[in-house]
Amino acid sequence: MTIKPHQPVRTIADIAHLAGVSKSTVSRALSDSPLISQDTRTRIQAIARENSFQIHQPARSLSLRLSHTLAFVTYGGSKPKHFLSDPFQLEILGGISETLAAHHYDLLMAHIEAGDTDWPRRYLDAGRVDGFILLTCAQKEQCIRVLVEAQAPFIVWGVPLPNHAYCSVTGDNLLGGRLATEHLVQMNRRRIAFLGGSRDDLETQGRYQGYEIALRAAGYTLDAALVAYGDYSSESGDETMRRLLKQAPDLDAVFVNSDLMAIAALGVLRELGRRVPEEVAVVGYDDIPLAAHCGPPLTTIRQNIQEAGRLLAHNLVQYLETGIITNVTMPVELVVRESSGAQV
Amino acid sequence: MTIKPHQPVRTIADIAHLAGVSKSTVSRALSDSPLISQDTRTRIQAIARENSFQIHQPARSLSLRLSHTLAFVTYGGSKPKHFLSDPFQLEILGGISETLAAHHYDLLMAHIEAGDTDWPRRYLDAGRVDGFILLTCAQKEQCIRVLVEAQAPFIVWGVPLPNHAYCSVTGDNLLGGRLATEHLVQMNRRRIAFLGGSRDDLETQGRYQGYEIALRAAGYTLDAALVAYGDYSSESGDETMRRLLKQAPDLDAVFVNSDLMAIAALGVLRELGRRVPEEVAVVGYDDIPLAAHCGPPLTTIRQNIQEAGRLLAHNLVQYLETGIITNVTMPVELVVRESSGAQV
DNA sequence: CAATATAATGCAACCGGTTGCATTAAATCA
DNA sequence: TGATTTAATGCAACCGGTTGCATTATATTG
Repeated sequence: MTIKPHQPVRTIADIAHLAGVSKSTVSRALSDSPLISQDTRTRIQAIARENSFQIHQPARSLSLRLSHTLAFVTYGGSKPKHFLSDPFQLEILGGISETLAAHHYDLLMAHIEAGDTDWPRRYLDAGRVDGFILLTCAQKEQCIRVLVEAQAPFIVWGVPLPNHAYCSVTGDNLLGGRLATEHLVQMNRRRIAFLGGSRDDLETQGRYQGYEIALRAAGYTLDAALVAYGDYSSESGDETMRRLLKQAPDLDAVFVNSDLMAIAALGVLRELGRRVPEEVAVVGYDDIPLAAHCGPPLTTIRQNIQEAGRLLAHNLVQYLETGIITNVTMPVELVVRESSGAQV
Repeated sequence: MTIKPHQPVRTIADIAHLAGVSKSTVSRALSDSPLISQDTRTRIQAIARENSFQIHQPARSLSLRLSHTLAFVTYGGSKPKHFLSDPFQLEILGGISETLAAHHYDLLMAHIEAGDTDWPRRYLDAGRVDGFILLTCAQKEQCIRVLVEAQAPFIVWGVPLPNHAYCSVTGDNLLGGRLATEHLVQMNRRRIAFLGGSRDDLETQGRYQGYEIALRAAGYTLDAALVAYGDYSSESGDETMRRLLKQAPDLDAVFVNSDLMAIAALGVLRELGRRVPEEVAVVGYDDIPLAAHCGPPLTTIRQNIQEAGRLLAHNLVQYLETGIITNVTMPVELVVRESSGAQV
């Protein structure tokens, strides 16, 4: 039994030496090239494994002019609260990073500042990343335009802008808005408010359409006083809920566009003495882990966030390697808990 | 006025050609080498700027054998909820990524699987990162041991293990525990419970010590029934709060080791009809944005998370460049809101 | 003024991979 | 059996930077 000393097998040249072949043969063997005989291929791979050889990425990237790295874009607006707004982002980040690992891609955090418009080329030309993943953020639309202009490969979470061809993954916002609202209608609520995300966000707009459709179908009349917009953050949930209660003191239900805002809304309702769900029913959006554990537990629209992350990663890699543009809409489902007044 | 066509100035060789000098001169000029005359230096830098030249990172990394990239370690335990547990991580990530950008370092997400023990060398030998940033995660202690054994440069958020020399940044847990508990004593609570994070986590242990010191100072007797541990997640906050209420039905206050658990605890208390703060006072930890907007708003211990992120980034970079080991303890402060029964 | 120190720049090798083309050995064919 | 195809491997250039050392031009000194 031989004790293995710390062997300095760092480069393919070292392996070539051990195996008695040339660098090129090692390189090809390690990338499973059919040019190399089955025999030597497995032999070389064995040597690499035994010496826990790690291929040097910068060298590889230089040679291939591919970084095998994607950027996760975080937009540093003036308000720090917008940096990475909610747990939603963390979960999706999880799905992305797992899937990328499986594809042997790395994930880089790209923190960009407001006003910066040549960041895509900066990252691309520096050979640091091959593409970008963009989530909901302040200035999303502008970010997308910048990416398109720079001809950067990218994928976004959210509804794609019209007249642009790029990959996207989005939840079915219209369905989400409809399910939430229909549920509240079934709970016999008459004055159902809509507490949206950003007014100019296509996500929010889709959810509003679903809300409208459900109300129309139920024969309700629409009331602008029942509609207000925030920005998905808990702060804005607080403010906007107060605003809604002033505009429409008689509301008896509210469909909130994020769980974070919804939990803040629960806080406001509690403070003002409106009982949930008896006096006001609340439905959130996202189903973050906390939603099941707040008081009262939140009825919400669940998006399969992990899966969304996986798709974002997979489809961008696919686009990079094949040029195929995918636009997928993911199903959503209603998760009924106590905040909407249903028996559970 | 000349219209600038899309000039393919991608390499220092291109710049060298434009400036009529050699590659080496350009390389030196761009890195502000004193070997180059002030004159040519500024001239070359101007050319680079005008053509928005981006240095090619992989090439640079290959040459320097430095990636100028740090890894943010996320530990993918079996339970997905442990992936990235709370908003806390997002905020700290923000601080880190901003600071690294200022130092011209990149941040890579390193997702490692449970049981994997040679990940540090995998990343290091592949030339992908120069060091690691480790936050609180399941198996933190084991992660640290693995890093130490691999002789990897790293920094951790949290109390350093004894007998190991490495960089760390931590909140003053003892002070945090003391401040929270003293506050509850001042609110005339008699049966103050401790809802901890992981029992074997040094953070939690520090906070417990602070709790104990404050109780002793107030002349209270310690009661094991008033102590229980979770794992910082909202799920565990829910479960552990229920457990505490069974063990000690007469508790009239609880100091919870994370806001996420605290908000879940509020939910449980509400469900069981215990009024907060009248019957049970609650103090959380972290001061996440949501803490100010839940029902009732949470009294909590604030850690300057952004600043913590900044220090983590800065001190690791400093260590890499100078070898200086820093261990810093950051101050914490009590933020009084309604959940603890104080007048605000 | 010749000799020497000093400042500015260029040459070429190197970092660790990949790959087109040449080369060699074995296999197939006439 | 010699000519030709085919399979397996090696050579050397290249990817885009950095840097030790040599070289040239200028300044300083005896």
